[in-house]
Amino acid sequence: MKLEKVTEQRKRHYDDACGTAHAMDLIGERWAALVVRELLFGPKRFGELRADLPGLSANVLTQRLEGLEESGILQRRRLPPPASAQVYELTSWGYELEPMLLALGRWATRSPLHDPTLPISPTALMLSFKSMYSADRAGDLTATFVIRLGEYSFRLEIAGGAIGVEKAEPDARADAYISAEPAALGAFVYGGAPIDLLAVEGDRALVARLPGLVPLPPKAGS
Amino acid sequence: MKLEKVTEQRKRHYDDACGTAHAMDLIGERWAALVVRELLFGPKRFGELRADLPGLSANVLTQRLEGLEESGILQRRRLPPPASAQVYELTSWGYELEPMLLALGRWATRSPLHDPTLPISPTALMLSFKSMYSADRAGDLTATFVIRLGEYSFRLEIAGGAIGVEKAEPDARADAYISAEPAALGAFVYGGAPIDLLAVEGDRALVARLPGLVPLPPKAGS
DNA sequence: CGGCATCCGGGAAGATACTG
DNA sequence: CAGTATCTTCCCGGATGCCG
Repeated sequence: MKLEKVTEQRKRHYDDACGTAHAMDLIGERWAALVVRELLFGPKRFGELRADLPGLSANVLTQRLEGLEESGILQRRRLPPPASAQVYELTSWGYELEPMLLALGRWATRSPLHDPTLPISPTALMLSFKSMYSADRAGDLTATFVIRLGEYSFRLEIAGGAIGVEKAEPDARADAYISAEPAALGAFVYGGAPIDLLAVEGDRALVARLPGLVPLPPKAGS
Repeated sequence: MKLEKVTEQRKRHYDDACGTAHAMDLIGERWAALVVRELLFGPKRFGELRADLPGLSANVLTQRLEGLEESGILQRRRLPPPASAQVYELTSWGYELEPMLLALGRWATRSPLHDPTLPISPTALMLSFKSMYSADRAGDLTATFVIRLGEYSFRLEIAGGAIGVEKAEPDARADAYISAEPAALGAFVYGGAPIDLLAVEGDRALVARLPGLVPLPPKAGS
């Protein structure tokens, strides 16, 4: 413990009352927004975050978690004794970032420089379904998928024109089940790859409709 | 000119197909989002950007403008010969960032750490009106303001429940005129400062209603 | 293993001065 | 006015090691 630097000039910040500037103070540091993204489906442990964000080193992750906690965007929480582990969880205010991060993601996807062949995390892929979902394309479809991506499983539900995605048990009830690597599922949904490369159970025709439900937005013209 | 480093590994980037990650590649660098913010009401010259973003040094501004141009978010444009000056202007895709930057600003304003007493640029203040505007509060009010903030003048129009803000001539027609420093107008609208500190012409009662039209959102509770 | 501290190299940011 | 050149400072990213 060191008490030096009582002055502690709160890092580098924009000296600006503008809300947008403050937003960049809060989540504009490198990796900060992606840490928030990874927590949007629920709490995670340090090691999970590290595994889901390759390229982010442990010391920087520590710094970001400290900063985001001080900002009130997330909390560290200790799980009940049986599995006494520490997890990081967004606060309700932190969860409110979801629509903005999704909108930014949808906007950035239209960049000519965007490369969809790069690796993608399970969380990011499931969030992309929420941001690309087209209610028009879905019509009055009602369907439930369970999607298993590595260690994580999600339940994707389409009903009443709306889409919902949440963490789920791998064996939760659903009309169709997909097991795949994130990259493979991304290639199928967004890249036109054949369905044969996925492990599908249940209603295969429903899975075949999935790419049509989440069309990529058109690229930005000059 | 130096041609070394043909490899040119496109700066630092997140190696991630996620749209949100790409968005942070595009506008997550320091000052980038604020440069975009300053251009949301129209093109500006290098010196104007520099004046409106105190703390941003010339060399960094040059780098950001280069990066944002390569990304297709803005263009440099040369004005017709009479006033042969170069300006920077958002592309239509760049302008689409407005609702996201406003939403982030509104969200960040609810941070316990947000300090509204810091300096604010004319553009940022006028944008804040768009993001804080409450149609409920406005009811069926119809009103037009001309707001003069230093070198810039804006026209703020409320009609049919909607708000519109745009650059305007200082003597454009309006129901009421306000001339002030950005900080003074901010203190009146958001800080409860008395109207006497503003230079007002025209319908003074209309100006008195302004703070009620743009209520600050409640702070985030834990 | 999870979390955090420390050291180091490279590179971006910030301040200042300079040039067309 | 519109940038460029240079120098310093600090952040980022990787490696290592300590401690619970």
